[in-house]
Amino acid sequence: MLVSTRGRYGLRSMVDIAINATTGPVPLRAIAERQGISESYLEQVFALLRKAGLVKAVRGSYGGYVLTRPPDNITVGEIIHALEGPLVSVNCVTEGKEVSCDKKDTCHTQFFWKKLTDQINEVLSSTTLQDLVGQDL
Amino acid sequence: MLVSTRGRYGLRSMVDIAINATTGPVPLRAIAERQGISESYLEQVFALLRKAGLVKAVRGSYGGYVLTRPPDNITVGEIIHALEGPLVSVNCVTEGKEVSCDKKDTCHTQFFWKKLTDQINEVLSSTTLQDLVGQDL
DNA sequence: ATTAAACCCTAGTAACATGGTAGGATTACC
DNA sequence: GGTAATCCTACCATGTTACTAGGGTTTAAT
Repeated sequence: MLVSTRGRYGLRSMVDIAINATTGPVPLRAIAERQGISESYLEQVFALLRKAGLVKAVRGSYGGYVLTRPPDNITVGEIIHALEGPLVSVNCVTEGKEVSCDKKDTCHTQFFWKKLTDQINEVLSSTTLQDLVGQDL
Repeated sequence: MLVSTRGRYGLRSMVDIAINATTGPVPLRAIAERQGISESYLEQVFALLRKAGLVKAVRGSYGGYVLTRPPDNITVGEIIHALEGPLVSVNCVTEGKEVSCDKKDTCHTQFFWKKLTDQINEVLSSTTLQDLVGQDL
């Protein structure tokens, strides 16, 4: 169970934009170089971020990507969720949707998975992009 | 990012044994029936649990599996770890081993992944099999 | 000794996910 | 019109998942 490159690259890229967006939209080319990631693979990552409404694309020359909200208003959870889907879900406790395995009434593990999922979501939703940017290294 | 069937089946099976081991070793046949899981698939799950030293096999007729320690001395973390590998690791924060990506000094995301991993491990290591067994349904 | 219940081990397999690459189409600044 | 960028789709190699199948080994009961 490990976070895939999509999630890791995506989070790093969002931080990159937050830091480097002072002079206008940040092109993938620049992110790819700074972060050492293939540009065409980044395109696919950003397609997901765009669909999730976290970034906006500016096409054409001098274009690039910008955040749609200030960094302190974007949680890491939103980013990871957009790229990886719900984190550590177990079907029967996946948000909202009641997949309801037929063993529900006799399942001793259900409550544990819920607790774990809740804990993870707590961390994800309480950390913003700004928290990462403004951090001492 | 979801927990695979190996992890889910394994945890449920361990709970099953904890509950049903009163009359001696619990055969996979019985677990498979009660939990609605294919017996031969369970064999592979139990190979992992056995390698991790969490269960002991009793071969031959009237054999089966028994826990090697009392349920209040087996954490859910040990079980999941045996079946799924380290949970939500991101290479650069994987236990002990310093995979050390070359961006370490400039990486703003590292601290977040560590925090997340720590939180998850906290839940995993503080919940025992007994906690699941002794739970109201 | 035979049988049967159980664990043990390996191989195979269909479906899907991962981590990309390649190539072209579109948009917009100059 | 040229160029820099996003966009979109298809492809691909590799690995993982979730199994099934089939045989071998151990041991208790008869």
